[in-house]
Amino acid sequence: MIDKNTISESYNEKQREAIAFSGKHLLLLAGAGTGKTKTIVGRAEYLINQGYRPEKIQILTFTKRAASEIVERVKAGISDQDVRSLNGSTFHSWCNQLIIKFPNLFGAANYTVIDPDDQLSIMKMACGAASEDYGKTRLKPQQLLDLFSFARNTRINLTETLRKLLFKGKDDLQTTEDINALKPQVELLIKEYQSQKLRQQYLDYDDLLLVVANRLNKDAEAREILAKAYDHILIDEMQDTNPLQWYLLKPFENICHLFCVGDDAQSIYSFRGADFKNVHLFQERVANSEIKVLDKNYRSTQEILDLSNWLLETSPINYNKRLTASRGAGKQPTIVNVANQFEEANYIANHILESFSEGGNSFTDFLILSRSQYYTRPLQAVFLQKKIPYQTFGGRKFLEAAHIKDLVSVLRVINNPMDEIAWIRFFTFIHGIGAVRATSYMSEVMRIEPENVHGLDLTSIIPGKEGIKAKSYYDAAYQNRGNVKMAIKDLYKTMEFDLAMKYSKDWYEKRKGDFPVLEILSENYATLGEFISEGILDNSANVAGSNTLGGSKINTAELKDHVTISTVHSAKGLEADVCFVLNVSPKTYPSAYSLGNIEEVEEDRRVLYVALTRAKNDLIITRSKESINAYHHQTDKDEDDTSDSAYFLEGLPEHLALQTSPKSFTAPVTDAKKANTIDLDLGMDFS
DNA sequence: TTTAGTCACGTTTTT
DNA sequence: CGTGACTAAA
Repeated sequence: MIDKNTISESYNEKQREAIAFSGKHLLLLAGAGTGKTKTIVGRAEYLINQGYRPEKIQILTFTKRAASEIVERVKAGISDQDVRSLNGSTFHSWCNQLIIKFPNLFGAANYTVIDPDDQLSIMKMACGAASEDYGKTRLKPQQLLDLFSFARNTRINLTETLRKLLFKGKDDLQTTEDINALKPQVELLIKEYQSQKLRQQYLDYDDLLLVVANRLNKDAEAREILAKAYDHILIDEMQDTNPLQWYLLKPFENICHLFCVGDDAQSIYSFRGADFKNVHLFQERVANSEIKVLDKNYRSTQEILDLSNWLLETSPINYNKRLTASRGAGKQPTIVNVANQFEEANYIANHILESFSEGGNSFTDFLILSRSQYYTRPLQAVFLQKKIPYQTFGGRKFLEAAHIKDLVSVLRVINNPMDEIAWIRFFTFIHGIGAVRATSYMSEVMRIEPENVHGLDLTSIIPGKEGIKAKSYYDAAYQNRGNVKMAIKDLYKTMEFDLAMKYSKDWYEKRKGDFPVLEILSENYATLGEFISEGILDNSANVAGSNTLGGSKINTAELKDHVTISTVHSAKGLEADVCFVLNVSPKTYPSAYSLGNIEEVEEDRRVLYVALTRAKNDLIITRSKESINAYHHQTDKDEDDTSDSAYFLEGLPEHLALQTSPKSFTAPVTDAKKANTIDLDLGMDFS
């Protein structure tokens, strides 16, 4: 379809300039809805049409979902070439692939990637091993991990990390003294954590990036090898990259071309070390680079943008941004004042069902955004009750669910017999074995010579019926170790009864159906090791309350019609006809946690901005009456409260939004006819 | 001494 | 919903 040397008419002038950019490196500042993803897709297509090999183009995004969307779209646009080898992934997944692809270069190919739960277990072990120092700190293992991760991601030293995270950035004599007193213990515990990890051959998320980045920054030979592997790197959401990711990208400045796309007004990851000001320093940091801008919005109506623009303009920070709608005027945004979460949920459910009876809509037209995952629970309950199909984004991941981890722990010990956490999880799963005995059995396993560990007879370690049980699990997986899917299938058959017992409360409702999904998921992986590592890094599948299946690898082909419920953070890049933004109340926007800290308040503002700019035609904001009243009440009294003007919608000009309350919905709600035809049974069509 | 089971509690945001 | 503290039972 696409002529090799011209770019499709569907792009505007500026998009085309970016797509055909012929300099070395580019930063494209693209506001919300200005065709950011489309332009990345266009760039990838253009490069392939120019003759660059698809496997030498790497697309980097923040979420797996965004990555696969871009790759799918490129593949759909190019028919006559082999674009299967085009690779799109998250920073973490990409580093993991590099580590596996170049085993000699990074020397960590046999390591197991661990998730945050495992990190916590290891940090607990480390604190146990160095209990004297741990006792002096009064810090929890999770806090220690947060400190360490923040330091590594921002690449600032421990003293300053402690100051920022524990002492709110205070820089006085007393604080410095406190820090100096605390630092040696923290340092020691982190060292212990590091050595535990190394001994058990684990890589945590930060390690993945650091292993690759360190090597490339220090070793010219490594850079040469990768220079042969890559021509172009296309990076999405550049404003969210943190110093560690910059450190990873820096060597590529001389290896290949960088095409970076971002929007400073949508930077919402500072808690992970990202700094939106970084995009402003792009040209100073990257030699031979240029900046281009996209500012024409194709997504929303002008009314929606007026409200969004107003939000940014009331900020003390100058974002220098004013989006204009190429689509023109439409419907005014609505603010609905609700009494409580239940009314809010019902209002939304009824609104969706009503627009159904009027015809023309499908569930996919609706997107519901929340500040936190937690807040959407009542909504999910109402949706289940009214049989509205929905999918959630954000929240606990599929492979982090307890019942899945139980099964995967057996696969993990076969894949990496040094994996102490997995051994302990495996052993404690067996009824009658608790933490104490599990730990002692695990130590016995560790004493076995490495060459004899594979395929060992567990009854020689664990006596009685527990030993027989352990052996039966182990063997079921071990006999199928060459075939991931078979291993899961057999292992599940062996474990099913015990799993059902352990999770008897919600086994049939929530858990059972996940195992067929796990089997399907595993089909994409050739080896146990790949399944475990990549699976852990795959954020796209989640379980929490979903009544459809998550996972880009499972069902991109047969997407069902469903409403999307998402946290704002997970919604970047999403858009929808009708968009609900939940609970835009004081103490949420900005969050009570952020009050008093200007930078955090401004980040919350950007969170709201991202939420508002998802809507194409209809933007509906809900907020709780009580919190508004309480807010006014409180601020009337506290004259000197510095936060009295903090609430983002305070002082909103009347013409920008229409205020209403939910009309009473006493009539029994009739479910949409369409809704009834949708099968809510989990995992049903995968047998 | 070890394990299993119950209850209350508190939850930003993500790889 | 998952964690942590506590109790009862093995």
